[in-house]
Amino acid sequence: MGRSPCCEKEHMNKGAWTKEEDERLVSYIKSHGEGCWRSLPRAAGLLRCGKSCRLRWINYLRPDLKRGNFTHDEDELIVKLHSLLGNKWSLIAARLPGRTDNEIKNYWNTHIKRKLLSKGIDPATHRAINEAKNSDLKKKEDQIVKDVSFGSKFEKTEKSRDQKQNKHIRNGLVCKEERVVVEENICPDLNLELRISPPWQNQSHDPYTASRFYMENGMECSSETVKCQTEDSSSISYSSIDISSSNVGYDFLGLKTRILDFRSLEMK
DNA sequence: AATACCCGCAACCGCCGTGAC
DNA sequence: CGTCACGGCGGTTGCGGGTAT
Repeated sequence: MGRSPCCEKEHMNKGAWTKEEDERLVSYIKSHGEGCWRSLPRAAGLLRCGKSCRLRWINYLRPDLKRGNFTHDEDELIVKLHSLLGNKWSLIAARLPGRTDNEIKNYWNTHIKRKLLSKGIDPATHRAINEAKNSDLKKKEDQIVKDVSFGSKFEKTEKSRDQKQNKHIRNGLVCKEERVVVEENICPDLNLELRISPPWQNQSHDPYTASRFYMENGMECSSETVKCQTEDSSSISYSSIDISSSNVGYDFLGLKTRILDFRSLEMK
């Protein structure tokens, strides 16, 4: 049995939004807030699917959108983030205030891809096209780079182990502690730390989970997940844990930090 | 001026993860 | 534990404007 459709499509408007529809949607969200997208269209008097309303709001009507051309800095940041995250547009977008995942995805496909290709760089691997073609190692590296991204082998491994891990609940959050060392054993020169934590405003003393990926030349060599206690909010999180002895001032993506804190990737 | 073609972007589609029941 | 509703995400489509012929 298939899933029922999210809305009665035959009675819905499709295609470009009219000015009146935009106004209805904006005015409804201003007075009632975001959320309950399924019921929103009816409540707002719109003949649109809830998903369509959500997309229209997020990608076009939200007041904090920047719009306009991408700057050179944004260009570079997108390329760097894409080389690490792959097609995780929402994560990339979270690093660019005022930009949406859809906008970045379109920009990537229409501008950046072409620009990289014209420079002889494979946009999928971020390596020179010639280099990328002729080595078995490349396949292996591609796999590993994908793994560092967030649809990762590591993530899946972790998930499948979840049931065996000791867990405890605190403030409705599942907390766990584990340490994983992935088999690729190459010396690190990049630490990419992923932290999964409670909402920013509530986290001053709550534990959170941190995952760290070590990389060299695109090769992941180990990763770890540890349960951490957040420090005082005044010291933010960049220096909270120091597992690696080789943790030497890495200028990650020009962000002047050796650790990437994904809490700061939340959409503002 | 008319037509064909190209390109960018908004919107849609379908899948997935998660939480409620 | 299975089912369902829902939100979110990434891939794809197709319209409309711009450019070339």
